Amino acid sequence: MEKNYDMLKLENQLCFPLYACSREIVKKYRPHLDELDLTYTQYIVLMVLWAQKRVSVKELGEKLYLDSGTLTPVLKSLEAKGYVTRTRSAEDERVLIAEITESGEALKDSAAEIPPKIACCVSLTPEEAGELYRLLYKILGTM
Amino acid sequence: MEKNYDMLKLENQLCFPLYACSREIVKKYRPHLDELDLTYTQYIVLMVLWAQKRVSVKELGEKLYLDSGTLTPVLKSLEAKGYVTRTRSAEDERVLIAEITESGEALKDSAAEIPPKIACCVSLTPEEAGELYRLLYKILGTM
DNA sequence: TATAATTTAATTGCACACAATTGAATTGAA
DNA sequence: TTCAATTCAATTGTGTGCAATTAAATTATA
Repeated sequence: MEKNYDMLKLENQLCFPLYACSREIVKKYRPHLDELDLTYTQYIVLMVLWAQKRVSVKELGEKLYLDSGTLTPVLKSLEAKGYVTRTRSAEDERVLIAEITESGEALKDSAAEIPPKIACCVSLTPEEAGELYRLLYKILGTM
Repeated sequence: MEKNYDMLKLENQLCFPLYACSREIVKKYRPHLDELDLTYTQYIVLMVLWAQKRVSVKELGEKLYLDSGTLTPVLKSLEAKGYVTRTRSAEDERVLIAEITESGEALKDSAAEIPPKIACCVSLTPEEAGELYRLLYKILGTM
């Protein structure tokens, strides 16, 4: 009885192109982020803070699907660059609040120029981009 | 003149859900791969070798979108586990050939049980999965 | 043919990701 | 109220990813 190994082929898995595609697009960000001396992880943390000023490590982790093991050093490096402050909450000393600084806020203008540069080298039609977006969030919503 | 920062929101970027989704799905593989004492990176290297027995580091890198900086240690660890041999090509000493062993080949049966387990917890219809697949490869094809 | 340019993998150094553990603060239950 | 359980961030250790450099082998060129 011959076993069916088709599912084991790279070409038949969804995870692999997702993994490869994710890394390739992050790679497109790199030269633009280098100009701001930011990594992609630092950039998405700042995106949260540009939108809401203050956030706890826990909430940040929920938004970015990352844990404190990743976020603690990223927040420390953003703090070292002067873009973020790290303060324990007065109500609950366990909670660390990250807050954007003036200097971090000032990066927003330069950062806003990056997404359009990426968008144009991703060759999807607006409809395709919308559909991809929908499918990715459908998966994220059920994990 | 008010600047438009909408593109800077996590919810308006394609890269972020791609990045998050990729990591979340790899995370689903982890408990199954743990049983085989494999990481996801080791697993996709083996997937190539299950399909074609022998591969150079260069060709492997092209298939997986990874470079020797990543692949060298992964191949060494697979060699240490006895699943792969690493040999210089006789025709061109620069080229390293990775080849699957009997023991590596034997993992294929257990590994074949993993993809169906992942597929069922990704809540897309077959049509949606097909469309996602097409869109991801469209992006990969033009990067 | 000599040597310059290219190709290939390995190495180095840095920044994640993440599981597991730790320790402090808070909450809950007896 | 006390102490057990929980929550939260930090730490530790391992394995990637990747840019940059190195070194060896091969190919191209003068």
